[in-house]
Amino acid sequence: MVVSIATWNINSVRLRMPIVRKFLKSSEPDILCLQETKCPDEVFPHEQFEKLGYPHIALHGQKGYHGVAVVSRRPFESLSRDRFCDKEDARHIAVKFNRGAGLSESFTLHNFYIPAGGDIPDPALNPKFAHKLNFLDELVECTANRDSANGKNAILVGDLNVAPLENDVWSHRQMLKVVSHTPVEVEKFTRAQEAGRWIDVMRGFIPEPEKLYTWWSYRAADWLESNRGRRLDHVWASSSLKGAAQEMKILSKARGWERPSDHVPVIVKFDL
DNA sequence: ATGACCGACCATGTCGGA
Repeated sequence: MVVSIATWNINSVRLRMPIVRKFLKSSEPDILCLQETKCPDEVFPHEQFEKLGYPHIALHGQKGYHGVAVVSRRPFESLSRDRFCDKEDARHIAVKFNRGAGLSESFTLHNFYIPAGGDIPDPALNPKFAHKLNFLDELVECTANRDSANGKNAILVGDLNVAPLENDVWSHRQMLKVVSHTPVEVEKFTRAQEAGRWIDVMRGFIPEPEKLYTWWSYRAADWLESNRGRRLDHVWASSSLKGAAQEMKILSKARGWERPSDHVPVIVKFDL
């Protein structure tokens, strides 16, 4: 059966509920993975998601910053809320969808919010960039011996805050010293992808050299006119799910919705 | 500079985002 999975950095879930509703009603994903929910679990808008047909919810939130959530039409089993870099900063949640009710394969779903890394691309001068690099190193470690690497079915989505390929940014040359596209973080990002034997699902549908963006800065006067975007949001699938992805969509128009997030949803349909 | 921004919070600025 076809299961559609969406990922969206929502930049405050409570503020953004009007466009979350609009998205769920128009795109009808089975599962929505959110990042930057920016609220403690106690005040996450549960009831609104339930009314929209998404009663199964797993949360890893905190006050004010970061925070991830999985909301689903289908039931799942909660697996873990992993901690990275010895910080309790709500950047990961994993759940498992079991076989049955039309689903012929079980799979684990990881939802990540990787640190942005601040402005200065030097770990000696910028602790936020050091944190990002450490996080990526830990991601290599944690994925090298887990589900995907071991041939199990897994999907990893989220705001990974790295635009790894030349055409994941509007200007490769001008972005080489800009955090999100520096060679040092791209190298670690790629190593994590390889360690987990992950497939870059989005680029399977739209290979280079076509430009792919999921984020446009709030600072541009006209995001569409300047179109200086980056692909910061990703969907990875385990090698065991090679060929399972049927369709991929970047909902760019959501950047133009009222009171938008600076990220747009990415939706992938898997035949599972 | 590409950038004329945006959100949370015991708030009238500061921090984080990327």
